[in-house]
Amino acid sequence: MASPKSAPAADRKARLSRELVLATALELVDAEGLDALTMRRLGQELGRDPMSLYRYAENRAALLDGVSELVLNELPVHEEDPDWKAQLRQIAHNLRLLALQHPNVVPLLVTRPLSTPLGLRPLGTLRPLEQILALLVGAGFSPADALHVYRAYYGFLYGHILNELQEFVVDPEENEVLLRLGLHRLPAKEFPLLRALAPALAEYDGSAELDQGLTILLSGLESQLSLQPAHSPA
Amino acid sequence: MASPKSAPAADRKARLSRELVLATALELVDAEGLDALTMRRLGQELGRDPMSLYRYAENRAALLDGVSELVLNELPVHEEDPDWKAQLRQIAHNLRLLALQHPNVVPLLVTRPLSTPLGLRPLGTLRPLEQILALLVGAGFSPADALHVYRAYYGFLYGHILNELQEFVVDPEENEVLLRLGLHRLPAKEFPLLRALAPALAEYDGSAELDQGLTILLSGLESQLSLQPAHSPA
DNA sequence: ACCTGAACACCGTTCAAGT
DNA sequence: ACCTGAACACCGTTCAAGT
Repeated sequence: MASPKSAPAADRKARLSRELVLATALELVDAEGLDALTMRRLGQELGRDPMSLYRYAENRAALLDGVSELVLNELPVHEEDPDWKAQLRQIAHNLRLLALQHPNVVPLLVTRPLSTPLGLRPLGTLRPLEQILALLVGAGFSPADALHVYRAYYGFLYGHILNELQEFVVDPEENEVLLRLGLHRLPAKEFPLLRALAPALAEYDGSAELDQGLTILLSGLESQLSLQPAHSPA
Repeated sequence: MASPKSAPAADRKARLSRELVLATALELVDAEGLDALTMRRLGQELGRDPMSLYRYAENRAALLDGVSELVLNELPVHEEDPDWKAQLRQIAHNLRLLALQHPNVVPLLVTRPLSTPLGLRPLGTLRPLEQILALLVGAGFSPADALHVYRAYYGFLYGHILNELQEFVVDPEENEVLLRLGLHRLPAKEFPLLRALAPALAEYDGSAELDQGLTILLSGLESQLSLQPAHSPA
């Protein structure tokens, strides 16, 4: 109907490339969830023999890795920023938005690294880590301290995203609070507190909560680490 | 070989029950990973027709929910403990150990809640939440504050587990540091810091890190919340 | 040398046929 | 009413056969 170039899926005979394959895979996951991403279905979406996809991804698993790589690459890290706290804050908010934009990819982001040793992971998923380490080292942290900061930061950030997405409901039409959360189904005897918290749950402001947590975490890390002898800054 | 009662899997003709089905499913996941948990394979493990499993779980998805429920039920919460910080600390360490004992289940714990609205989740997975809220309210927090504390705590805890399991390598035989982490494969130009941190990564002490983080988090939460008017304690 | 697609060994789930 | 298992509509991946 529309111009044949508007969507990769419709552009049946574009020359295949890893980029096109992964972009189409991401579209599919965003639109229909992880289960819809099969070799056969993706082949169909691209108007190609499913077998041809094995030129661009060794595996279905590699395809999944490729998708999370693609999403993580949308996350810019300015490692030269002299204000590491401001930069970490910005990255956190950007990652949060990315997660909200691609909720179906979050399980991948969180889960894929668990099945592959650090050094064998796709480079695209390791780059943000290296860049954040560089940011911190550039700001005067020792590499070991930078690792420590990274871990606290990353743990908090992923924890927050899991928290927020758990309470996020896809269909915003159904806005009757109790119905949305389905809390009315819980036995009142066993879950009095949870049921009573329905309004509080509905009012959850993820961005504010993230920001508040970051403030505490970053100042905590700063005070903890500034006691130690500083590296000479670049 | 051994007594036919020793392992469910060997005890071919035990009467089926939800408990037996889920326990066998967990064994299978622990031993061979999530992908090995199929209706057909589980039926085989139990010596039954795969279709008979649909009496105990509506779905494969329900089976997965059942497995995470089973693991979470191994987590005792003493909601009457007057020292909420000590109790949260203990729960955290217990959950960490549970995660290390069942690493293949962690993706389920982290991921399943993302696909089901709060109120439709299996009660077993909601009970720890309700119990922790009760613990906090019992200690004098308002319900809304309790929710806030729970979220910070839960986020931190799951973030930590994801962190630790990412660096955890299953096969401890292969103990040459660089090989274990596979870091030598990374291009030195692009990943100088990450490569240099191999020894630090190998020395990671999850329990100590968890404990340190908890100390900061809990005292932060306490000081933040004790400024507000306290509820009358039970 | 490259690409295609038939074939294999699996899946989850439905539902008709048996008891 | 309950249980069984054949059948359906899918999977990922291998590899022989074509070009």
